Amino acid sequence: MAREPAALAATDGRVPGRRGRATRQRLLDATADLLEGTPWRSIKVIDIARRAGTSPATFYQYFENVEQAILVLAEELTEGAGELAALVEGNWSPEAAWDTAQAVVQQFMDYWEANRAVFRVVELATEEGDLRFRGLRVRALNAVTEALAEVVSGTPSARSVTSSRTRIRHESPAGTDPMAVAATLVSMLAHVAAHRYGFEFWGIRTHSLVESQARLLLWAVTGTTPPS
Amino acid sequence: MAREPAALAATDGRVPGRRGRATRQRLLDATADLLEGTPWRSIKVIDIARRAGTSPATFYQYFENVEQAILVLAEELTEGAGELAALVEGNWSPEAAWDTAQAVVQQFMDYWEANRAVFRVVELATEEGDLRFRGLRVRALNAVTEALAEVVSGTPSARSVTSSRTRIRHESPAGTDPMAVAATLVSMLAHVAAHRYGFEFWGIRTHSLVESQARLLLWAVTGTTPPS
Amino acid sequence: MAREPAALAATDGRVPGRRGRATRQRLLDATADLLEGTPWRSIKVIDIARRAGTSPATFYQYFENVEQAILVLAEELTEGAGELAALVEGNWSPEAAWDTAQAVVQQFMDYWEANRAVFRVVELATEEGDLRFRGLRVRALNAVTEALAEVVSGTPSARSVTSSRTRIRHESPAGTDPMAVAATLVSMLAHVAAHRYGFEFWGIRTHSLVESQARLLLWAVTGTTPPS
Amino acid sequence: MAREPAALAATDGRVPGRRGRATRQRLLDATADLLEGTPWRSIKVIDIARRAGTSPATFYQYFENVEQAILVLAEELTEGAGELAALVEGNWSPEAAWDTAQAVVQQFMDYWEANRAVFRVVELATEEGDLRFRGLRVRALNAVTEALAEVVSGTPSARSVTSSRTRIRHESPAGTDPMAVAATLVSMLAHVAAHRYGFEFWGIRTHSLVESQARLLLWAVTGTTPPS
DNA sequence: GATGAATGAGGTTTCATTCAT
DNA sequence: TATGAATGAAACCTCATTCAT
Repeated sequence: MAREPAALAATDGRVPGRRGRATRQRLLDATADLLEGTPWRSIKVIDIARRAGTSPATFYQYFENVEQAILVLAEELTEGAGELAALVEGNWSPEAAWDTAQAVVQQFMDYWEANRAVFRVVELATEEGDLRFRGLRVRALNAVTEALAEVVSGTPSARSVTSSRTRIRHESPAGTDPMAVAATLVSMLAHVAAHRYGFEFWGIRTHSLVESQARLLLWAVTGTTPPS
Repeated sequence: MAREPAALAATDGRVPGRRGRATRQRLLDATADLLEGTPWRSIKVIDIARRAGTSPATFYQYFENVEQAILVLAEELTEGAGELAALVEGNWSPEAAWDTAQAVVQQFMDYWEANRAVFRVVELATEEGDLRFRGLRVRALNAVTEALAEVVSGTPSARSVTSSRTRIRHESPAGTDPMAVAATLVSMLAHVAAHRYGFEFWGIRTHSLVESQARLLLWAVTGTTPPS
Repeated sequence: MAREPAALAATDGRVPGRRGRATRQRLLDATADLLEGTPWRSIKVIDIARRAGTSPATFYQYFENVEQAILVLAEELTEGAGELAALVEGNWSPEAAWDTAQAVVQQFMDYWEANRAVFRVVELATEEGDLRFRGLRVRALNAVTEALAEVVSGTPSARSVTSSRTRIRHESPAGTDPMAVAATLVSMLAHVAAHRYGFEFWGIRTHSLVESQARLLLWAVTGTTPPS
Repeated sequence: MAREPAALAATDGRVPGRRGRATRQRLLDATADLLEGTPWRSIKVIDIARRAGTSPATFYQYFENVEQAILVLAEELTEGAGELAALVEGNWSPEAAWDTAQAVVQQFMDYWEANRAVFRVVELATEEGDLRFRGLRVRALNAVTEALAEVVSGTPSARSVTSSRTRIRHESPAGTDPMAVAATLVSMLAHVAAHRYGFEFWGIRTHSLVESQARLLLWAVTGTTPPS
């Protein structure tokens, strides 16, 4: 793990020192800030530089263009994903399943919320066919999807630390192909999270959204409804 | 009904004649074409004009800017939505429910597919906070969502032609708030439809996606699984 | 005087009929209106046409460009000038002189006021070296200037109907060259009239401006001050 | 006094260094040059840039638009005005008055001549209602007008260095309101100066114009005619 | 390391102007 | 006569990007 991440190298190949890294970070922060309120394609190098208190020329010492800077930000998405996957692989025993389902939904929404701006870009760029972003998206959601597929199919994940050896293979009530079921569920989670504010605007409370998603999730995994 | 739709008026306020309308349409078609393969923000007036076989100056006789042209395209989304809502309000009797569920999912995907490019813009602009697009999005998905909410709650829609008088009010296994359940389901449908190719790229077949979604939908509405 | 003024002919050489003349006039009126509030160079054919309730194409049937239309308006300046010149050539006898001087100043300001917008263009274009406008300006102010020069020098004008044969040639206290004196006085009148509102803004009342000018004029012509 | 004049700041807010200031000055010079022979509204950024040996993009680093560049040029008008005011406040004793009057007229014309192009714009823009230019105009002519008003009324100016304590308050033969008299005189001076070439074209020699104006000025201030 | 300065490049807009109807 | 429509042409203005300091 001693290798310098490639992304940290400056444009001219040199590895920046302390001061340089600080500047780089300020540029990244500025980019993230702008991302909150500006359509990605409208973010200008000048804006980033100004907000970071530097000049455009400096920006180009660390990034080739705005897209690349955003890509760096997006890399961080992957980090939060592992935690989420672990939760998915948790306890689906009859007594705990309902709590687990709810926790998964809630945490997914939190995860998304914390990275809303970046996710927005990733979603968009992916749909527009950008392969680098698609790759990122896969990596960010892959862990969760696969964990879910395993849980749905009853097959313990090779990577799963907490999985029980005795789990029995079964078919989900939600479909034959576990990956399809998992992908469908993740789609649901992602879309609801993304449009959450739209729904509130529409009069639907977050609490109800969590409930609905958790019930569907619970049913897809265990075929049960929550204990009343 | 004789009034000209405002959207048809040219930039200078005059209502175009036959020739003008034809040009306008060519510009819209060109815009739609470009939308397929180009990130919205990257579409230039020049490109549209060139593809439509006219000059930028002509474009500006009919639209104020690219966004407005796209907005006009997006208006058409609303049209297809009614048909879909009708299907949702269809036959959910035990014998027919599974077929209905599958048909709804399939048609939703087709609907999305037919308007993929426009939907992409609408989704994005909505998330970026553009109110005009958000309004459109609501209008396009509203009919389906509400129909679904009614079906889920067992309440016959006032507008529903096929609804039975004897339908009994019940609670969906997927949640207490019918609108939340419906919104969750529509989210699932929309997101899966939007990312369909991504999933295929991932090795999941469309058939499986339809099945998973239809099962979740069926269960949310009737609390049953398909007959084997 | 039966010849059609060239300016009345349409662009294509035809002499317009009743309906055409009406349109032409509407265009001229619209131009005059716009001139009030818009810098000349900023007046667009489209604006004129819209305000006249026609299309640009129609404008070009009557005028080659905006400048030419304004030129037509400016022609009318000459009309008011004769009246003013007559007043200048009026009664400068000791008893009447002060009244005459005041009347001249007052009427000059009124004349300017009635044609402020057009004068503004004429002044500007003249200074910018436009020969057609300079010609117009000369014609508009020529009558007054020459009348003044005659009065100042005591020489009766050949054209003057009211001048006395017995007027004695003398030198103005304001200078040896009568035309220079007259030009200086007209300059004063023109500039004060043009900047009248600026002066009011500055706290100087129109009444005082009239008085000062009339006194200078009186003195230049008669070498006297008003009776107290 | 160490603060940078705001006008010197570049468009992006930074204060330019040596090189930048040189470029800025070249742009101003080019603007001034063009102003000589081109109607203000017709001056294009492209032209200025070309003449200054730079690109339009560079122009926009220093000025927001052509108008603003001209405004900067016009600021310099104010500088020459002080000298003129000092002259006006000079020696109006019986022996010196005629020389003073002639000197004032002559210097006013020189002052105008040296800034003819800029004055043309200022006059026009003022008449068109542009407040920034009106403000400039006031500042440029204010010193002279006020000095003149003081001299005319016999009141020594507080600022006047050469003024005699014993000067007696009197009323000008040219009117009761000293400011009105002064404004009238300055109007005369300004207008004659502005139209000087027009007058020459008309056969009036500059020498005669100076004489007429000086006589009117002398009379308005002292009530006398020049010694023969 | 940082950044003043400069600028090529390109899309946006606006009009004047022209026809064919 | 009048005018829908179309468009060439030109200026505007904004950026990304690059150097030399």
